[in-house]
Amino acid sequence: MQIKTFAQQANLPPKTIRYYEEIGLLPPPNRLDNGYRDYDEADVARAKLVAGARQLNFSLDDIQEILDLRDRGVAPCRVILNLLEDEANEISRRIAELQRMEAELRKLHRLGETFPTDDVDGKNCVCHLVSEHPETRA
Amino acid sequence: MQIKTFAQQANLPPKTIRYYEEIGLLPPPNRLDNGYRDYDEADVARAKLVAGARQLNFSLDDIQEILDLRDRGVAPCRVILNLLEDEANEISRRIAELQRMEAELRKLHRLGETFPTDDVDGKNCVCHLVSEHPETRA
DNA sequence: CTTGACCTTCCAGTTACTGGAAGGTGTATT
DNA sequence: AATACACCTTCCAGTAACTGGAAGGTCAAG
Repeated sequence: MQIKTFAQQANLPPKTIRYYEEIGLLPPPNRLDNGYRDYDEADVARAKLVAGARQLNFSLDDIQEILDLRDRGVAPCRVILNLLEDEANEISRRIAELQRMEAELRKLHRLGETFPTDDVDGKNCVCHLVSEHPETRA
Repeated sequence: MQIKTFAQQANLPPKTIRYYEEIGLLPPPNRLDNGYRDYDEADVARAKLVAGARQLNFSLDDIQEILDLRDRGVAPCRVILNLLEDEANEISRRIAELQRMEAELRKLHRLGETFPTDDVDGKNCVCHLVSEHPETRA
């Protein structure tokens, strides 16, 4: 099958398929006489694993590692399980951070609304709050 | 003052200060005879606004826009208020997305633990779940 | 023989920095 | 004077994961 069909089956844009091939995440497929890429079912399985892992927010490096294991005949299940857990924890950390940030933004917004909106650089403007707000760096 | 002191007052690394200057977010400061950058209080105020806005996750483009307004004598307060609201909404969208993702990761993890970990490519492995899980694209 | 939908490669741009090399300057100490 | 050290300078490259676009080849239909 051609790249478009293949990409649809893997649920990825054709551009991304070519990119994954370029960086060695997907193997170079057979080519037809006219030079077009020609994929088969084994290619689809691999691409689906990549796409699925990407949707779960795994990095291409993580995915590379998983695929390398599989290519060497090692079952990557344990590795995947660990990665799933790490990712979930990492994401939960990011959620907390974003929640803090959202609260901060909404607080500034409420406060800012009590100020005049025509103060170019005085103290009575939300600009001032933005400059001075003392968050510790992430 | 030299760049290090300046950077500390703005709560940014010196590298980042130079970068902001390069892209025009901060004006080129005076130079001492030896070529070192020499900052004053007005520079600090501007850098603080930039740093504060960055901590609130505003893009450099947004910040550029805010500063341009101020430089043209227009009070950016109303713009900032709108940006604050947009950012808060955007972040709340991202939080929801991450929460969905975290739930998915933990579900797969739980499910994966009931499977053998030595299955190189059969159906009884979390790998399979990763390939087949049918999330709609973000 | 032209239109349109495919396909190919290659190059550049995105975001917001960060790391490192190579070298100059200023001050303190030996 | 020589040396050590902390600063400073510029410039180049790399990061993550694509995405957009140019320039051009291929194939089937009308």
